[in-house]
Amino acid sequence: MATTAAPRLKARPAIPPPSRAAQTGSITQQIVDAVTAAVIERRLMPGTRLAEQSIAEIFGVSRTIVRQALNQLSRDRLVTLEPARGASVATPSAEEARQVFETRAMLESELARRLSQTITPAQIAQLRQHLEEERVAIARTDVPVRTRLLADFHVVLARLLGNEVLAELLGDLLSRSSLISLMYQSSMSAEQSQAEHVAIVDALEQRDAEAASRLMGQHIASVERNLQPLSAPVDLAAVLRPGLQLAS
Amino acid sequence: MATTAAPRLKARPAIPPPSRAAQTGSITQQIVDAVTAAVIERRLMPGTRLAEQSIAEIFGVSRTIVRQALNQLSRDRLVTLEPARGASVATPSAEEARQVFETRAMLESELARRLSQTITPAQIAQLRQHLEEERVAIARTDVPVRTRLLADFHVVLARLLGNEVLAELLGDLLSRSSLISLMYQSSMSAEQSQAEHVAIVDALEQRDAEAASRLMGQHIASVERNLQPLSAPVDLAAVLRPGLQLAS
DNA sequence: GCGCCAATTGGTGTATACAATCTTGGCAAC
DNA sequence: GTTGCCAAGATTGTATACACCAATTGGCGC
Repeated sequence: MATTAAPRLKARPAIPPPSRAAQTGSITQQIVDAVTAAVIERRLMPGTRLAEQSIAEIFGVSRTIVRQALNQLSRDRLVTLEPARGASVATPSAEEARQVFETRAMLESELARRLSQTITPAQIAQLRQHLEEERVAIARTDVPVRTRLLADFHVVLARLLGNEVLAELLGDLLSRSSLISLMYQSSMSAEQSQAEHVAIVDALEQRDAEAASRLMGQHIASVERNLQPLSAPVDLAAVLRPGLQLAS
Repeated sequence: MATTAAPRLKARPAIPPPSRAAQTGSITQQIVDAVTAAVIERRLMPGTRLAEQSIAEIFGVSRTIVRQALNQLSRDRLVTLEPARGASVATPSAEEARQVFETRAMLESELARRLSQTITPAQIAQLRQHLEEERVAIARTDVPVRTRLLADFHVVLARLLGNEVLAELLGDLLSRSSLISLMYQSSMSAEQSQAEHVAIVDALEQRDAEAASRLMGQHIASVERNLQPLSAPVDLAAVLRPGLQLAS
């Protein structure tokens, strides 16, 4: 019965594996990219069990390969690997969410500050191009692409600083952020996120280091603030009340 | 024939997992920790080939386990994994070194700033304790322990902020820093590093956010500045000697 | 009827075997 | 004497088989 929900894992990374160990177009890496993309684009829900055999059959490889991929994903904190229990899409705790966003705020506010001092007109143009792509995806309500572009914005900034190490680090944090946003039902509108991105680029263009840094910090705080607490009792009550009338 | 000419891989765990998720006392994790410790403590030189069979025999496990460990180490950028060529201790480029230190400076200067606002007397005492251990190790010229303690100082700071995500991130960066320092023959004296650590703790104790942040930035810059440029001819020589194997 | 215990079953953890690829040594030709 | 090529050895990449652990379900006792 697994086949009904699982067939389409073929998604392409869209952004060529930034600089990750993409040295090999190996099958293992393909699986990692596929699962990563599926999580980031919200096609795999937190808690979903990832049985090795199922994935192995989907990709037509042995469990050995799948295991390698799951190990890598575990290192990225996108899946949890319980001993003798198997793999499942990670369910980050509220505390972990806080720490991820705090770390991002620390890193990215400083990133914005430094970038505003080195940015070139050509780089500004590149950012404008990215913002335009975001706008189009939002207008189309293309959720997977929209989600990916909104996350990639931050990685692009890191790469503009000429720091690939930072870009990779941020890529990991953003994957986790996407998972967190998915799990905690972010109420943040894509329009607001995009508007804040525009404001950040504006500040960068004016080489206003403090404004760029401040806006970035506010942007990340804004995303975090829009996460729903996800309280279990509410879910329970909703299930237990038989006469509950839900908007039809 | 293998047993007599036992490879020079010391492979003693020696030190329990410093900060890494040692969630499982699994053999795989033991190997990862052993190699990590060996690299950080300068017992494994960059470029050293790590044959799977040799390591497997040392630990008395099959190549499967060793391969898993090498994959994890590859993710940490401590070893490079060339397809069909095998694993070897990573040889970070000068550019990568620059990026690692830049990222650390960005992250840790902000870390110092924030920590100075939340630090407690008990935490200060813990830091003083750590500084004392550093001093003892330096006095004893215990290079492995000294190196590890000087690196752990930074991870301890991250953990004092109550941010495990940040601590892990920093742990990765510090492993790479150690490898870089080793490869580029850091001329920085341990005494100077330790003195700068003391200065940072002093600033934290006085809750002087700006001083702490500035001192941290200077400390990291100081470490980076003391790296030997490792001029081109040296690179060439290293490239031309494929079988480079050093063991202390 | 309810709760506890045990055997079964599915899935992961590890090891071994085989195939593909790279390295190395020697040999022949220029 | 050097250079290019070829074959043998070695090492990695993948697949398959087996062992162990955990969850589940059926049966038994209370």
